[in-house]
Amino acid sequence: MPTLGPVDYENLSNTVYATLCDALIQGRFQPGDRLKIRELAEQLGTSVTPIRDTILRLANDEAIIFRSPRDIRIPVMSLTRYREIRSIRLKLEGLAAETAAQVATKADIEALERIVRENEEAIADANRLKGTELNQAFHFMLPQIAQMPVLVGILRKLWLQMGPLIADTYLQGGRSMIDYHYPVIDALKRHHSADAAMAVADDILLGGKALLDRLENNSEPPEGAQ
Amino acid sequence: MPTLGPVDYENLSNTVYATLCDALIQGRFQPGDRLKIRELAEQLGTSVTPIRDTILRLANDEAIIFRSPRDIRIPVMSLTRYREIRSIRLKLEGLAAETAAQVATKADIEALERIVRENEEAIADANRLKGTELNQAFHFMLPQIAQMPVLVGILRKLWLQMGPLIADTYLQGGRSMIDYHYPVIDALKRHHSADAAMAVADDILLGGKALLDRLENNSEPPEGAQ
DNA sequence: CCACGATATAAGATGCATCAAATGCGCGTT
DNA sequence: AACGCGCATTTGATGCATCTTATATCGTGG
Repeated sequence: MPTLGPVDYENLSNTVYATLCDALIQGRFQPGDRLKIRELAEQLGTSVTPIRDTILRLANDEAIIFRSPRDIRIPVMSLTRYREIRSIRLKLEGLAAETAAQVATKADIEALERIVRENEEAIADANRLKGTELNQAFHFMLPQIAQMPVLVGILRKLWLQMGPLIADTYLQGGRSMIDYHYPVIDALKRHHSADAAMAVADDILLGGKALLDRLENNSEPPEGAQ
Repeated sequence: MPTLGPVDYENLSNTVYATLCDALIQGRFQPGDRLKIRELAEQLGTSVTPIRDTILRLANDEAIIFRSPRDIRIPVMSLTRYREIRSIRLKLEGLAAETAAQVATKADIEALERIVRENEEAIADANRLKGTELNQAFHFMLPQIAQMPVLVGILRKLWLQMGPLIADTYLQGGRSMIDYHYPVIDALKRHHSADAAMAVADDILLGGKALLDRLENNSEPPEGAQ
């Protein structure tokens, strides 16, 4: 990813950060889980320092919280917080889609189509992990096509916060996660900004309905913990 | 302030982070300046650890960059990057204004008016520091009124990136920085979401024109500025 | 039997020593 | 005199020891 470019040096801290981000997005942590620096250090085979660096960065991203000075946890997403994030995503991913529609090249479209195709396969195989990754890849492709690196950074922060929730709910979403991606691609092909923004809005609102349902029914997650 | 609540513990790292954020926003650092951990540690009277924590967090916010593994600098804002940030702010602060217009109480309006009044005084006194702080306070009051803490976090990240630029340009903006705040307050009084969003857009576009001018004219700032 | 408190343990904060690498300066050579 | 190579210094990375404090548990008293 040349867009991330200068941020990523190959030091341990950044590696650990990337690892924990992946773990978060893959749903390896459940909301409410407690994190212990020394424990993670042992698991990842490093000293506590890179872990501490990462924890601090993730806390800055609000992907984890310090419930008390010694109690580091994966936050539980509240309904109001999810709705706020959804409002923000509607604006931001809408902007990305609008801009992308204006500048998308043949190659960009093909990249999107490839992602969706692979996503279909992942769903057919009931591969939750690959499905969530490809869904995310699709959403991040738009600001990348739009050449908006700042936007990518902001969305990364939002997705980190939603990570545990999404990974936990994805399977229940079924095909609704991907059906709304096709109109997005179609709008981009036609270079129609308004349609692109609307299609993304549909995806966020309708495709994300399973997330909202889950939060509204506000229940205890089944222990599929991994 | 229950809105900031859980983030802020009174440990050294967070104090240093707050201090450096302030310094950034107050324009105490110039774009291109190099930061040295040990140097900052000596200036702030701490060990290197809390400084390192802070540097890492600020790098995560993209408020500072690692040009090379040992070369930590305040980034120079490019014209395209500023335009991207402006697009994002239009959407996000627009959203904040829309929402705030729907829920603003008498007390909220009064708080906004107080900020603007103080800002007038600061301008009259040619107090750049107080002026930039109050301008920022006004902009952050909207998402706070709207009760959107996630949005506050995102905007904080954006303002951190703009900090050195704004502080550097504020005086040239003159009254244009504040003139557009009055229509915002007016729209909030009338609980008119669309007008509020439009007023904020005017403020960002017109009030921020000085920033854009500066970037357009200074396409090639000699970094050996001495 | 319950409640309060003290103590022990655990876990993050802080400081610091060491390591590795990048940069800059100086010397030597052409 | 200019360019290039090498060494010294600077500086962030990493690991670790210690310190502080929060929490939990156990014991004692009411």
